Amino acid sequence: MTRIIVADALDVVADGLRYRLADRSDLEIVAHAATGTELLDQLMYIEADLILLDVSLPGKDGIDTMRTLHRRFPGIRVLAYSALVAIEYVNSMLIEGADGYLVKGGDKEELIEAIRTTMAGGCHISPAARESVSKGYAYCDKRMDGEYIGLSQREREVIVLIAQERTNEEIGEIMHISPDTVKTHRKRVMTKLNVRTSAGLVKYAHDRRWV
Amino acid sequence: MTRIIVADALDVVADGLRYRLADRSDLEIVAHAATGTELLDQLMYIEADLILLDVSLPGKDGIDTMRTLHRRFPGIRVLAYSALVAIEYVNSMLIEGADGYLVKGGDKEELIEAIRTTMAGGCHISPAARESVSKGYAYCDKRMDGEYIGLSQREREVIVLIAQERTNEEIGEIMHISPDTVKTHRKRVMTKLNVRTSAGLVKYAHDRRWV
DNA sequence: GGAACAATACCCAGAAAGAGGGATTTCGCG
DNA sequence: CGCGAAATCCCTCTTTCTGGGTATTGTTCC
Repeated sequence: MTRIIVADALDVVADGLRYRLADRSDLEIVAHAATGTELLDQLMYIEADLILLDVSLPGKDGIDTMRTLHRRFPGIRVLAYSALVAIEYVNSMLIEGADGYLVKGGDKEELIEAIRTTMAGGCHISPAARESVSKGYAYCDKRMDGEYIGLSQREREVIVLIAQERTNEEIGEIMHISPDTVKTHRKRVMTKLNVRTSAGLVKYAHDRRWV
Repeated sequence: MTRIIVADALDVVADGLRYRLADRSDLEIVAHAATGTELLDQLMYIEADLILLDVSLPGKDGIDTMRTLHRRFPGIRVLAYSALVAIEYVNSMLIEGADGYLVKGGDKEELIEAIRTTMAGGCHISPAARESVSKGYAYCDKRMDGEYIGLSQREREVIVLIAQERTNEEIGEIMHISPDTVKTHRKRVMTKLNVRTSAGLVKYAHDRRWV
């Protein structure tokens, strides 16, 4: 169960998302914050796995909120959600620690997929926003902060899926790759992290609140 | 690395423990609290894995502190540490959520063993205090609180050790049983918790902050 | 005394993971 | 263009785990 908080000035957007996720028993919108301050307040007592954060928020804007959010709750995943694709917005959000950038206007499928990718440790950037992302900017590694130890995006995705009690076979299906590739990723990660068992990986993922 | 906070009115006791654990690179005393209030304050900003809590504390006594502690930080492990073995003290501490009762006066080995047992999800009760424990009192299950789902102490120990990246073989050595027995425990736990992979066990342990 | 449970240990078969290796494609960078 | 990193896939071999059993020894409980 993924608990989501929607931070958007408009109630109707939150309701729209609720509607879109109505048939997803694994995704639940647990709260709606109309401002950045309200969001930060809610996070003090509401448990959430993912924030859908609009860039345009009254008062303390999305970027500002993102910065505070990332400092105060470094483990929580944030998917920027905005109608704006201007380069300064996209980059700023990613620099401040957003795990992806979803452009408003996409369909339900993109929404679900973006959430899935984000929750799996990946980084979803909508095509429209992707062009704005600075070339060579390692946006997907932002969330690793100072302790970035050289895991690739795919490798992180594999870790998270392993931590979700999945076998190489299942992970292969989810990621649309062969189980052998999953094993390769797994091996590399274990070498990099210097662990000998899956438990070590799971521990790593949990310590970083990836799951 | 196990981070320990010592709560004892006397500085000298904390220093004594520091001395005893000086050669243990895996055990570190990160703080000393002279009162229960001080301990609770420290827990707000100091990360700790284990509390060595004296029953006799000035002001808010050990039992009272234990009660608050258990409510406010349900995941943290607490090993009661006292010179007193009176039945009311021992029982009260265990009832309030202590994970064990170590009598002052034991040697270094008992200290280390008690810490190890506690960190492994077990329940160390010093022989002198054991007689005081109400017969049939399921002290070791206290920390499971409401969500006790029928795991035995040994089974919990196994989970914790699995979560520490250990193989059945290693766990067998640590617990002084054959790896086959470890497997049996493991199997039973997996059935009870309805998980199919080690990752599931690690997740379970982490969710409950056993590791 | 018998039922129930915890803890111990073993057997077996199959699935999965761990540890080596090699190989290809793609893509950005200098 | 060549380099390196990332991502993909494959092979072999060993170890470990997983899921069925069975069985013995205690202890607790009724």
